[in-house]
Amino acid sequence: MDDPLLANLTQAQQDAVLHVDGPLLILAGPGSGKTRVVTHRIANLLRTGIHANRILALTFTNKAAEEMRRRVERLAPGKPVWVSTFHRFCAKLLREHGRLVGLNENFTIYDTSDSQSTLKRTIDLLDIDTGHFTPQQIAHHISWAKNNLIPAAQYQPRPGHPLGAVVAKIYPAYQQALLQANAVDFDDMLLHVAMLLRENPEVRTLLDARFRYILVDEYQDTNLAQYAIVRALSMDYPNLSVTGDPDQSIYGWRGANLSNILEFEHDYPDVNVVRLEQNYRSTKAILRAAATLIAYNKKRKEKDLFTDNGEGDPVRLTTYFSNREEAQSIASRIVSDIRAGRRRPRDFAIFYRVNALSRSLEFAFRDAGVPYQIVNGVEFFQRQEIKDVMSYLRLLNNPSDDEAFLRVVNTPARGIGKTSLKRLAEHARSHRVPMLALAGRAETVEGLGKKPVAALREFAILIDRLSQLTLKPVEELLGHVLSESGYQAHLQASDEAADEERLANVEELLTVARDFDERTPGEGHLEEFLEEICLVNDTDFLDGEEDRVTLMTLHASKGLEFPVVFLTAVEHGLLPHERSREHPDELEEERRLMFVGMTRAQEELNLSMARYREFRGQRRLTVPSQFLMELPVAEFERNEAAENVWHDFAEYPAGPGSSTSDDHHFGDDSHAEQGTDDDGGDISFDVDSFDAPTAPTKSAAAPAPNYALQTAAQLAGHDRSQGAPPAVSPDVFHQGMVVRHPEYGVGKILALSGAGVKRMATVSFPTHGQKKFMLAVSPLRPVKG
DNA sequence: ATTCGCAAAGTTTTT
DNA sequence: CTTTGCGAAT
Repeated sequence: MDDPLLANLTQAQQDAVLHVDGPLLILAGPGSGKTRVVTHRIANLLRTGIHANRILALTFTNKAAEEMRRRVERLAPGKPVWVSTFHRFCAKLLREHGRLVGLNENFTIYDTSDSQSTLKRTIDLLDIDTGHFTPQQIAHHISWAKNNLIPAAQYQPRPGHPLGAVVAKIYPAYQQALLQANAVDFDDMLLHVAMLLRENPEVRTLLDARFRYILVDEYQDTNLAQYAIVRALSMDYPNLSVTGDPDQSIYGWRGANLSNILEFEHDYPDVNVVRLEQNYRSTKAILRAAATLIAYNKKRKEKDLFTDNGEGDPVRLTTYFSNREEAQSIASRIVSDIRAGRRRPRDFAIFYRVNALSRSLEFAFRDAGVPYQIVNGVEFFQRQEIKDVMSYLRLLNNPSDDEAFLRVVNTPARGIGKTSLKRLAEHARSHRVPMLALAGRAETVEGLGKKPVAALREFAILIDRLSQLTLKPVEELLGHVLSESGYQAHLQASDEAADEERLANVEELLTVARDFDERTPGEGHLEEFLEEICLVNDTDFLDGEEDRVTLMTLHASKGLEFPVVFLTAVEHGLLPHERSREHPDELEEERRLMFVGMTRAQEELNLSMARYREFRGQRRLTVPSQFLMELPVAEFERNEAAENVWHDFAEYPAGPGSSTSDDHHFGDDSHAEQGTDDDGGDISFDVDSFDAPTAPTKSAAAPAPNYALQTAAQLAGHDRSQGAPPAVSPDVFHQGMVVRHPEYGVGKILALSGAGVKRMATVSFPTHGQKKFMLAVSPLRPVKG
């Protein structure tokens, strides 16, 4: 076989690649070359003469989309296949067809915190009695309803369900608030598109014909709304191919519906099913252990995982005395492997069930000088100052965005208080008018004081003035926002240390804007900028090339692989998590989670638990995870760093379908130990001969520098060595800087735009007003102080 | 209108 | 042990 698309592929893989028309289900075990098969299949479709714009590939994450796009581009250069996340795809459709569901094309996408505060505001404004339910619980239930295609108008509470009764009151009001603000939450994007396709057959037919070939990745994680969308687009042309692994479904709690994949064959009777069961990633020992565990699940499609890889080291299972010993021992193992030249830091990954467990590992790694990075959630774009500034931009793009209005109307303080805003909000709601519009004629609102009215009107004028600039490059617009809103001055005037950091973050955002501007030449891309920002995740910026040990939750590990994996805290109450105790379905999901974690390992897999674990400030005696009893521990290498705890195991029932007795679980106070401060679990090893401690990089610390600077071409675009060298490099100028001009005197930089020799500055002079300069040739010079 | 202090709660989180 | 949110106090 000399077909390059089929070279080195197994029969099963070739079957999938060569499949053209009709439904296709690819059941792909971990490490089975799934992405390769999918991209090769796309290349094959293109080769048979199918137009690139007839093909749509949907993924869940930006990362996956980017990876797929990259690989398709390599196989079939110059064919712009639409590879997108579900949400981006839906956003695009809604910009085009949103009118059908009551949205203007400039709608705003609310992130979780925006939705949350809209929800709270709605509850507050309508004075709805929520009983003892928290807004989170209500939000979660609304989200559940949306994911299950139940729009507000059709929501019926189940009789006898108090939460349902509360939601029945709030959901419609919340939805109205969103629509009023011309905004959607994440779930809406899917729900709106699903409803739109259901209720507008002509649109559905059109789109079905447009997207003849649809490929869905991670199909086991689709929810009902996503399922409905994909189905609606594959009726006249049922060339739908889905890829997934029921055993790797770990997002059930977010509405993912396992039956979508389990019943795919039922939905499409003529489906071609391909099983990719050969694993190219792990050793036999690792795969065998993982397969043994997952076999305990009942709701699954049985797969026969195998590999031609070697047997490899036995899986290691270590019981430590304490979590501290666990962390230190892992750190020292890593140190010695690196020092011996066997491994590099990036070869290692440490997984845990909950973020809070990263703590002792961090300490141990810092002490041992192990360079590490944590994949977690303190996100750059969620920071207060970034959200504030972004809210200004949002308001400019969508004047109905009440959430953005409320966020910035008194930021910095303009003397507009809570009471005034509540009056304004009530009036705006009852008259169904955006708050910003009402602010412009605040005098018509009863009960507002003189000062607030004046301040509100002035704010409206400010926004109006800034809206004249929305076609400008985002960086420049942002500059004007920062200086003219007084936001930057407010941060600069502050003497709080935190505000200095905020200022730096705002600078970072300017850099992000600049990168965006360079990637998207032309006018009027504000909306795209906003959409891009709210649909990215900070881990999208995590640099896989960094030579660091990676720490992350089991959930975050999906889709990745590492030579050496440490799976920590395999303890009852954590894995499986305590909260899954009641529901058998959730227990199966926990088992899948462990399965996912184990199958990330290529060469070495280390499972560990601690006899005592400090968690939430308390030291507790732990109970081994029941999953350990479902694993072939007899063939493991078992280490007991502390006293023997394995005799306890005899008391536990084992075997499929059984569960541990209820009287031992994490969080059971009867096991709380008090007064022991020293766990004595010290492990000593030579720290000095290793490199100096390296500061950890948090994904949130500085996403911007990597942002969009990943290709050589883009890096080349940054080359500023060409062109006439200015007396002062254009790069020394920054937004808000005070500069001197020989003729106009001293002024302040309002905004910057462009790059290299074309970099422009807008400067405001007290005596001569605003002027624009080309920095490379201008006589502007920074003024010190 | 901010700031401080205390109470309460605390999985996972592709977008 | 944290973080977060709310209410009271300046």
